[in-house]
Amino acid sequence: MPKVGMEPIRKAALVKATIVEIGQKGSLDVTVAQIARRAGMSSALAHHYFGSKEEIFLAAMRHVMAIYAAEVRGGLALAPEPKARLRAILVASFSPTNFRRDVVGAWLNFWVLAQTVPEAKRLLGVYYRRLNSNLLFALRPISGARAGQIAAGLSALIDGLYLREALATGASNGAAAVKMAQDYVNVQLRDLGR
Amino acid sequence: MPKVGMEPIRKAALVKATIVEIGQKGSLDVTVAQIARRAGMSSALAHHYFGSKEEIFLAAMRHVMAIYAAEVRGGLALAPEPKARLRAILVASFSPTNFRRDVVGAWLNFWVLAQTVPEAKRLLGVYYRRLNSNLLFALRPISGARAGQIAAGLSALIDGLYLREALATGASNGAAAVKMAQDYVNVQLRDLGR
DNA sequence: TTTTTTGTTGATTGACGAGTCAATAAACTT
DNA sequence: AAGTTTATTGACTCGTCAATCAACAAAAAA
Repeated sequence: MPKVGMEPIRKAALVKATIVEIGQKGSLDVTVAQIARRAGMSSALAHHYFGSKEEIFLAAMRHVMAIYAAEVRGGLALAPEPKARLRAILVASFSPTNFRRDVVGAWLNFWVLAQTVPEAKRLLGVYYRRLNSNLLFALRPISGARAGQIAAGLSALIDGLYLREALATGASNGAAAVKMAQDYVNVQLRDLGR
Repeated sequence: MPKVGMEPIRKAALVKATIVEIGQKGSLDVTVAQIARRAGMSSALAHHYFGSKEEIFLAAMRHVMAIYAAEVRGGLALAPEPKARLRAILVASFSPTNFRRDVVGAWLNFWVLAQTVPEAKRLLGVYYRRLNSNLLFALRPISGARAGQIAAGLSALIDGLYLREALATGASNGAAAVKMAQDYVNVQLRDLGR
């Protein structure tokens, strides 16, 4: 019973299913059939809409990054002060939406994907540049020449915390991660006055 | 022309080849045949000695971790002072042996492996506990109650720097990584005197 | 109403790859 | 010398999976 206008719906369902499947399984070794099944359709249809498995992965990756970017923008829009801006970035980074176990698992696997698939690498590059630019914009007014160094450290720390989350066994804890990152910032800023 | 006593030689060759292959290819999607070929033998022989692909991966992982652990021990043995001990850990972590592109690539893939394979997860747990205990031992005398927090941050930062290295395009730069991590420690320690 | 476009799937193809096996041979043991 | 253990591989099995295809159905356009 085909209704028209299914394409975006199907694509969205596949993207969502891909993230869940990769995150849950903890590996890129998910079959198109599994993804399609979770999204409630046949694997043939998945191929029909995306053409290839790789395209499905890339679409999922774009989606994860888009959500994150949107959340950061949202937080930033309400935060005029440098320190509040920093805080907004951290909060978004470890928000319940982005810092969910399966999403983090997906991130880990996308990192791996970026090692082989040029488009994945490109995408990740865009993300890093944006993050860096956001951090610098917030840091420069309050840390001057040290901003670059602090931003680099902070963004590596954020990645590290993500990695830890992907590997952790217990319950997900975004608040602790924010605290850790915020602590890094606080200490660095305090240190500026020698 | 079989000589006797080949087993350890073959196994070592396979382990080495596995790391190179995974690191270079940037993916766990390496075939036993590829690994065996790089190690100069047939895939049948690889199976003969290791039984399964997973065992080969685990052996490679153990090897990477053993090298790292040895290097840390070596550095620590010559460093009695807390600060020197910290430095030794950092230097070993980013030494040319461990911080090589293909090794780091292998690490990234082992992290993924740890998500699915229990033994890989266990191994990684051992590594993290040891690192943490080393950091704490060095930090406690100089940072007291804050030691736990600082150690956690530092080890996440180290992971983050590894991740960055795996994803980076340019030449590998261990010195910069050490500097970054050392900076984190310095700032944290200086902050203790409010 | 015929035609075209869009949605949908079961069945099939074709490739690839882990693991097994039978066979061969050198080296040790008795 | 006969027997056993260790080393080694080419060929094969068996499963899996991405991708394609043929066919069918409903909506939209003509």
